Amino acid sequence: MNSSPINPMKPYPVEVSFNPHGLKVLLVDNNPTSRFLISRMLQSCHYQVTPCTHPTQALMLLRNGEIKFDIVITGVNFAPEMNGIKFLEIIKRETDLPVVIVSAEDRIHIMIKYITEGACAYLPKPVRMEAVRLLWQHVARKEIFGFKQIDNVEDGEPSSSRSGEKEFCGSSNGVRMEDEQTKVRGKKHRLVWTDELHQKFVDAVEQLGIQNAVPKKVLELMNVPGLRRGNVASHLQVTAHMQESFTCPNSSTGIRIGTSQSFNGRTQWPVSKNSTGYGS
DNA sequence: CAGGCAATAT
DNA sequence: CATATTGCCT
Repeated sequence: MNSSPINPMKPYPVEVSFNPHGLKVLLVDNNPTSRFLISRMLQSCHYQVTPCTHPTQALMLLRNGEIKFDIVITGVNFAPEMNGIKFLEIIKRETDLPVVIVSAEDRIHIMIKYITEGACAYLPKPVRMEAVRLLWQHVARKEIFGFKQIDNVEDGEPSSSRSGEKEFCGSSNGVRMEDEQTKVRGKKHRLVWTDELHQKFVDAVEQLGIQNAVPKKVLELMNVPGLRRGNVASHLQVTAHMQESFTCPNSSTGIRIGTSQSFNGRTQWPVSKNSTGYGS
């Protein structure tokens, strides 16, 4: 009597102690009026709102982690340097937060593009109170299913419940953002250590000196958005293992990580240089 | 909490 | 099969 499963067919272990009250919302909108309005609506729904005007601010807030946001609500009209899709990409890459797009643009194909990129909802302006009130659902969904709603079907391999996510095609060095015709092909959820990325890694390790090359430091030095400590730790492990395979144990300080020709020859790392200007 | 390492997963 | 991710232990 107490438990009311979301879906009788699929008993998820969530005893819904979920409480929409006070959910932390990051609101990004550079239109003062719109921002104010939406902010008011959110507040009157008892959400805890943090309004900001530009993606750069938003990213700072998200990355610094001081506030544990539950959901991001964002507009799409930002300065020439940034656009909604691009911003969405970054958020999806760096966080697992549900992202709701708010825009006056209501043409289906545009909306589809956002949804395809991982937005969990698209609210055409003017935003109705009704919609705002129900926003908690997206957070709840994430809580219940553990991760994203995006499900990748690649090569007929259905992604299981908890993985489809991040990564997006990005040219390694020349950041070409196709504004209108972004291709949504080539999603992989595994980080790929391209030569370029590996090089950054090597540089960082060299700078630190192999003895001080711990994941955290290396990560900081590499300064690659979206790269996580675990990634570096893992890579550190792999490269270390490589070294001991064919390096004379005599050289204590000579790191030999970039091997002649033996690393991976792939090229598929989604991080596009500095999409926004995360300078530091 | 962070780092190493081993077990999984893709 | 290679290697990236997760988990466990220190």
